[in-house]
Amino acid sequence: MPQEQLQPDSTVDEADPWGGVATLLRSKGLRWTPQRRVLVDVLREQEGHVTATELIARCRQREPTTTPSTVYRTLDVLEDVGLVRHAHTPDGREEYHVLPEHVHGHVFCSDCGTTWELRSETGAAIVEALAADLGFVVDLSHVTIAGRCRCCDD
Amino acid sequence: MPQEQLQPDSTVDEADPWGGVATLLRSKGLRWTPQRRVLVDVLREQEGHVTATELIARCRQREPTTTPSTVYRTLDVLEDVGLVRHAHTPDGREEYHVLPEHVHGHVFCSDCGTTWELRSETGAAIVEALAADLGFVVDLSHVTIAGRCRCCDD
DNA sequence: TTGGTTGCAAACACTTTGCAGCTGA
DNA sequence: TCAGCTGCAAAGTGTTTGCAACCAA
Repeated sequence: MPQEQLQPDSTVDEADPWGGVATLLRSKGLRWTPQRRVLVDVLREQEGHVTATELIARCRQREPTTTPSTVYRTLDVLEDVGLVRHAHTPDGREEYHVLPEHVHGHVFCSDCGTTWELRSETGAAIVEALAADLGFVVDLSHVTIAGRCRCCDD
Repeated sequence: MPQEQLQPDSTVDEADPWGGVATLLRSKGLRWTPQRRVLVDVLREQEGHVTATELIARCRQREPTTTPSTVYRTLDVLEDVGLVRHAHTPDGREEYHVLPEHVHGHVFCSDCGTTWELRSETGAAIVEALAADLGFVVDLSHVTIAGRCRCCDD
C-alpha cells in the first residue's frame, strides 16, 4: 500500500500506531484513562484478531477490576478513531482486529477453530469475483470464511 | 400443496425435497408433528435464506402458539437429516437456508441489509483461491461476505 | 405403551444502556 | 470546573436446556 502521509496531530503513525493513542484521543477532546491504557496495552501486544470476550479476559488479567462495558465502549472509541475494526466470527461473536491499514479477510477452520489471515492476493480475488458477479463492493474486513484447514482435512 | 408420498425411505427427492419429510423423519424413528409441519410449510415456501428469528415469526403467524425452543430443535433435526443448513449473518444471527443440494455462499449489503446469493462460478472462484492460498477447504454454505451492493454504492 | 416431542420457564453468553459519581485536562 | 469516563446493575439480544406433561406410532 502507498505510504500515506504523516500526521500533524490526529493521524496514526504507521510504524507504531499505538504510540500516539493518548495524544490522538486528547486531540479529539477525548480522555486518556488508566482503563484505556490497559486495553491499548493488551491490543498492542495482540496485533491479530481477538474476540471482545478475549480482550476483556486479558484486560482482567492485568487489571482485575476491568469492566466489560468499559471495554466495549473503549473499543467503540478506538474504532471511531480508526485503530481497530470489528468483524464477526462464524459463530457470531464480535471479533476485533488491529491495524486496519492492511485490511484483510479471515478463514476459520471449523474443526480446530484456528483463524487464518487471507493473503492479500486471495482477498483481491474474492473482491474481484464479487464485483464481476453482482457489482458488489466487498468490505474485506468483514469477510470470514469457514472451512477446514490443511491440517484438519486429512 | 402437493400430496406427500414417495421415496423408499430415507432419501430426499430432489424435485420436491419437502414432499417426503414426514416419511423421512418416521423412517428414522422420529415423529411428524403439527409443529414440525408448520415449520416445514414455512420453509417450503421460503426457498431461500432466513434467520431463525424470522422463521419463528412466520411460524407464529400461522400458528400463534409456536415456541422458539421447538423451532430451534426442529431446525436441528432438519439439519441432521440434511434438509437445511445454517450459516451466520455478518451481524451474528443464525441463518438457515434450505435445499443444501445447491450449496452456495451469500453476500450481505451492510447498507440496506439485503442478502444475495453467490452465483456458483463466483463461489467456485473463492473456493479455488483459498485452496491455492492456504490449502483450505471452504465450506461454501458458511460463507457470508459483507459489503455494499450495487444500489447502495452509488 | 413408550420414547420422541412439546411448552414453559429459567439459564445462557454476549452486548448494550441508564445513571450517579468520579476524574482528566 | 465540567465534559468525558467509569462501574454497577439492569435490560436486551438470540439461543439453549431441564423437566414434567403429552402424543405419534
